[in-house]
Amino acid sequence: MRWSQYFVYTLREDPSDADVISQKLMTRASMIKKLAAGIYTYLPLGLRSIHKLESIVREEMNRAGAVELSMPAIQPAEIWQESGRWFQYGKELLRIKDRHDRDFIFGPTHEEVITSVVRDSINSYRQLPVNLYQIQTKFRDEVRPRFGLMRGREFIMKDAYSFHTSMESLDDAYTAMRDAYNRIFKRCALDYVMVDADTGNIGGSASHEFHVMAKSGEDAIARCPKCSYGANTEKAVGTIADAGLGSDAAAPLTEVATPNMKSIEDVAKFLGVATSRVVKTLMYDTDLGPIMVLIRGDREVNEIKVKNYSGTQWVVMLTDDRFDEAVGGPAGFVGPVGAKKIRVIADKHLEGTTNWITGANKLDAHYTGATIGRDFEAPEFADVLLVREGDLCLRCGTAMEIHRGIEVGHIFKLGTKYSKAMNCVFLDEAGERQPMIMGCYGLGVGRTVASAIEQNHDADGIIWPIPIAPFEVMIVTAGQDENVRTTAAAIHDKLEAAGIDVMWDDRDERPGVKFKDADLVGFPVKITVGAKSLAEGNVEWSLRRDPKARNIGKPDEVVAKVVAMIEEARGTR
RNA sequence: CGGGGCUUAGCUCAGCCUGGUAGAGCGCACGGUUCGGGUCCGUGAGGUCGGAGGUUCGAAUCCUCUAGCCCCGACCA
Repeated sequence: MRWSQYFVYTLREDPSDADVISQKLMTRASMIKKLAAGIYTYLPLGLRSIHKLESIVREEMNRAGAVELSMPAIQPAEIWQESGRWFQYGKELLRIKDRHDRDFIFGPTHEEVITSVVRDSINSYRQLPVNLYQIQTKFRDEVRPRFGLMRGREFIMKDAYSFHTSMESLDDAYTAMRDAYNRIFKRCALDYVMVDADTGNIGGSASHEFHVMAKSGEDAIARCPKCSYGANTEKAVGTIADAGLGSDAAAPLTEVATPNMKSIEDVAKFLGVATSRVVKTLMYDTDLGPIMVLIRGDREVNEIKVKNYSGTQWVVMLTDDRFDEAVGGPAGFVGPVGAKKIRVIADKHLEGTTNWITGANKLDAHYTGATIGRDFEAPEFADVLLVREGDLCLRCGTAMEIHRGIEVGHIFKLGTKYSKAMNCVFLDEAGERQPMIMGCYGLGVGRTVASAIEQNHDADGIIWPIPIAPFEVMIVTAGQDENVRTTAAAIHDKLEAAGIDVMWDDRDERPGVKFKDADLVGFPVKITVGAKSLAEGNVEWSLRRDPKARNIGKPDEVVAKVVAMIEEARGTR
């Protein structure tokens, strides 16, 4: 491909409405163009990267036993009413009406469609399992679209759905998908991590997320540098490394005046102790009534863990005006000692500790020496800790690190939620009707491409991993000498014949302009053909990732080397 | 949904406070110059100043409404 014949235009300045690197660089490199908030055109260069990723995804999905199909983007309301999500889904679901005033939606996901397809087509255990996938455009009317392709409203996603007669069968498909995802991200040469994830309100028994590590990521990921443990901080478990409360002999319960000392910091400072020696008391409201949650004063509670452990549907902080009703103490001075009858959940790290400093359930007073069993009834102990950097890995005891990650894939075992709601059943060997057991497996295509840029760029532009680069090689000609152009054309043709994605910047521009553009768009390999080197029969090539390492050679040698290098880097299989 | 900001040439922005019929840089076209890291000089094209209404002799500028976009928060997987 020649630059002059392609559709490329580069911009010198960042678009004013972009806020992440990938969006700025993709816009400046003419890979995407925004049409409306969260809605983008994929320009030719951007589409090439998307297609390359899609090819990798298809290969790995097919290899893992999934079968491709394509479902409608527009779906009738009926199936969403059947699953119940028509009523649950809120404004994120784009609802539209047709000319007959019938309700439709633009699909944000396709559980309903696939379930209706399968239930109508499959009746026997003999036909199961099946695993169907598609790569398709979806729409979620995000409250606040941002970050370019990373959180758009319209986006391309690969979604797969598997149907089974047993949990064992689901496990097999789940494992195959998990392996396929690992292969996909490895083949893209991305630094990523697979983590345990919270299953959220969807339920189900297992769930893994795949995160591409990047500073701009929206999720915090706890990762053990030694063993393979990784988890979204929503779910991550760990042990606090440093000592906090002691387990020494219990001191007597003593009430101390703490005038106007409402925060843990105030109380600790006032009493001359570390915040880790104070017990933080948090009040939450839930659908099952208010609960009290206790944790070491220097740490934060993971509300998702509270919700999951307590078995409640929702958990929110209790408002100050309801404290008296719930525990009989004012906000800032509540604690387990002398509280009204209320469910109390304490972080596991508090188990076996003594001499707590806690609120006294009256204004301007705290207790010291508060001890479980003697001064108040033993609470339920559970893991409700929000892990942070330095907490110890439960598997191997190593201090964990917290990194930012971009969620690019999410797989989970759905169970029978949709099959039951939508009557997707099969006859088993005994002739009994059973709901199919489902799994679902999502992968954000545009988001993965964007995350590759978030992870791989420098001040000059994108640094594409070879497997998803729009073009693998850029030939830059310096000057318009006939010899230069002939040589460049020959190199171009040879590379193309060898199956390399190559572009030749044949514009009548100064070399500096071409170099800048090549760096911005991020072609992994650059071959420079200039009159000076060519006088000695040489051309030059270098890698975008390591521009200082310049290699000189005869055109044919360079072609051979570049072809070999790229074929290896593609890492097929 | 709450708070804040923005909308002027293809792009990035100035002009608005203190009303007098619109500017710069980049890009684009043409001429010259230069030619291995966004050359330099000149000429030129290009804008109903987001939209509607109002105040005024006169509105990009002041007022009201409205739309779009961005940020922070809330929400959400």
